[in-house]
Amino acid sequence: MINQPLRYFAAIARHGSIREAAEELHIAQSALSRQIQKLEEDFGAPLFHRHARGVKLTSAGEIFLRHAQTNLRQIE
Amino acid sequence: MINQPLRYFAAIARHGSIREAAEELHIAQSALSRQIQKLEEDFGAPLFHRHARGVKLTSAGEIFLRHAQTNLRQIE
DNA sequence: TTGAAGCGATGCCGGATCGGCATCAGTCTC
DNA sequence: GAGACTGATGCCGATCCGGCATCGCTTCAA
Repeated sequence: MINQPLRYFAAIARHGSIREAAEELHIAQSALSRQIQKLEEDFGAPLFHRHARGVKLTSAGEIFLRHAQTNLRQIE
Repeated sequence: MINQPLRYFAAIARHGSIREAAEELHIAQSALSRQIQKLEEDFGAPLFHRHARGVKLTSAGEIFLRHAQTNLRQIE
């Protein structure tokens, strides 16, 4: 699928949880965790803060999310 | 790199040639040819007409190009 | 305070994808 | 018809992706 990383990222942001997003996306939590690590690496900055109860967007992540969303809408 | 397929597609559209685009992108012509085949498969329709002297956007390809370009601008 | 539960991260592995080299088939030019 | 040029394809190694099992850490109830 085209723009899969952005769909993954948006799903995590929506749920505030890698595990729940993984469930929605029907992939393993571990796979999603790694995808987001790779995206952060490509992007050059962390997109989420990690907590014991899930994840939370960084300020860079929020900016990235807005672009990702308009991006995803256009692809449809 | 994020959105590599779109960058590849835009480069081919700009040059009207897979070989020249491959040169600009510093990858082999064969690799680029296959990438664009995969993109067309994902997209569900041909994006280029193939000719002996290069390639030319289909009408679907032109529409896709416009979205791809705004898309790529946003990623920067 | 301790043990269980829940979260993300990571080691390992198999399968899919990517990219390069060599080569093919088709088309154009002379 | 010969040579040059284009995209397509067979083959192969490198890299990436995803799943399973498990780890370390935090939280919360007993």
